[in-house]
Order: sequence, then structure tokens, then C-alpha cells
Amino acid sequence: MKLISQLSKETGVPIGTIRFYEKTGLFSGETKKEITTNKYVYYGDDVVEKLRFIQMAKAVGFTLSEIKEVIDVWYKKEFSKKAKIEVLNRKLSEIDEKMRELKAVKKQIALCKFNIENGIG
Amino acid sequence: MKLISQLSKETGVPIGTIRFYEKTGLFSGETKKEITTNKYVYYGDDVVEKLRFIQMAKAVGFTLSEIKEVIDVWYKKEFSKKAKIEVLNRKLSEIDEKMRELKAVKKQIALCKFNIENGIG
DNA sequence: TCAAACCATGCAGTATACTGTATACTTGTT
DNA sequence: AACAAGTATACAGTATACTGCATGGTTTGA
Repeated sequence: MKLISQLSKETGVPIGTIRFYEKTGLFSGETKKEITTNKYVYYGDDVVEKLRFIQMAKAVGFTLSEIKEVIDVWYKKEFSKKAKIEVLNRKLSEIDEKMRELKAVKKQIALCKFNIENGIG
Repeated sequence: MKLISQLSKETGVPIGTIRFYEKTGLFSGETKKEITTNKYVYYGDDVVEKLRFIQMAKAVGFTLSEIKEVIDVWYKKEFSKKAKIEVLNRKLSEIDEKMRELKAVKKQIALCKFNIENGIG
């Protein structure tokens, strides 16, 4: 269990961003009930895992609300098995679509490079 | 050569968005000099090509300014061959990085799905 | 000819995702 | 005890990428 600055160092995500994510419901830390003098929040390894997932998903164009959808079915229990599988299957096909788009962009750039290297265009 | 509403229909990009992109320098249409009664702007197939590229690149997480970088070396001549190749190589490795992240996200979601299907977690 | 549809310009407003600032309390070190 | 460093809360501000609206001119079809 780590405090927010430690979590920030471990993941590279700024403290302000971590607080913002927590406020939007992407994850939550916990306060130790045995400590009554402060309101310090502790984060477990599940939060590290979620932050890494968020960073990767954001890098490939998913929005925070799209990411939240996955995290919700992943960690929460208030969804039926059927509903969870449906969400995940939808995400998997969105990923396949992104894979195709990424390949198309790569192809376009590679062609552009080829043309420049060979003095065409 | 088509007017903006035709371009919008062909690409699925809203007229307002097309104007916004043009204003940010991602591409430009042309006014017919022989017509003096209006200021209508005409777009060629290169703009259609660019719009499709922009849509795909955006879908995989590139920002408009990152996309503009590529379009600039792609269509403009005020860069040395060396500078162009350098930009394109950088983009290609960014794409490979996104490819890795996309695969990691897919793996994570597939695992999550497996666990739910088998009643684990 | 005249209304509906289309075009251009400018500028305000919105959504998303942060980022910074101010205030105040807690902890650790000297 | 004092002071730096860490933590929490709240709220304002910023950057990016649109989106909508008001205004006014142009084209086209009945």
C-alpha cells in the first residue's frame, strides 16, 4: 500500500492526474480506518495495474469513459456475466478496428517514405 | 473538384470540422480564379485522401498537430529530404509503439473475458 | 422572382482531459 | 519548536478539438 506520491513515481502519472482519475471513478484508494489523525489515501497494486492499462488505452485513442466501461466490468460485480462479455466483445472488435487503421496509417507513411527516398512526388 | 458539402458527404466529416481542419492548416481547397461572383472553395481528391488519413490517425490516438507534421512532409517541399525521412521514421516507431500498446490492451481484455467466462475473479 | 438550399466569416460555447493555485492540515527531520 | 515536505479539498484556468449560431452573400429550381 502506497501513498499518492509513491504511486505517481511508480507509474509516471502526475499526482494531479491521479486525483482527477480517482474523482472520475476510474479507481479508488482507501483510507486506513485505524488512523484517525489524517485523511491520507493508500493505493494498492490493483491501482498500479489500472493506471498502466489507462495509459496504454489512452495512447491508442480510447477516451476515459470508454476505458471506464472496461474497468467497471473488470472490477465491479454489479453486472451480469452476459452484460460483461458483451462489453468486452465490443471492445475487442474496436481494438481490431484500430489495428486495421494503425496498419493503414503505417502503410501510408511507409509509402510516403519510399516516394521521398526515390525522388518521386 | 467538389464543394464542401459534397466533400463532407463523401468522407463523413462534418462541414464545420472540415473548415476547422482547413483553418488549422491540415489542407486547403482552392477558389476558381475565373469565378469572381463568389468565394466558393473547391476541394480535390488529395483532400479526400488527407481527410481519410486524418480520421484513421485520430482513431489510433494521434493529435492533429502530430498528423499535421506528417502531412507537411508529405505534401510540402520546404523540407530537406533528410528532415522528411527523419520525421517519417519517428512516426513509424511511434506507430510500432502503439501497435505494442494495442496488443497489450487486447491481451488484458481477452484475459478479463476468459476469467469471467470461467467464473474466476 | 423568390424561396430553399448552399456558401463564407466570425465568434461564442462545449466536451474532454488535464494543470495550476490557494488554503490548510499532517508528518518527519533537525 | 521550527520548517520542509507531503497530503487533502476546492475551484479556476488551459489545451485540444470541435460545434453552434448569427449574419450575409450566392445559386438554383419552381
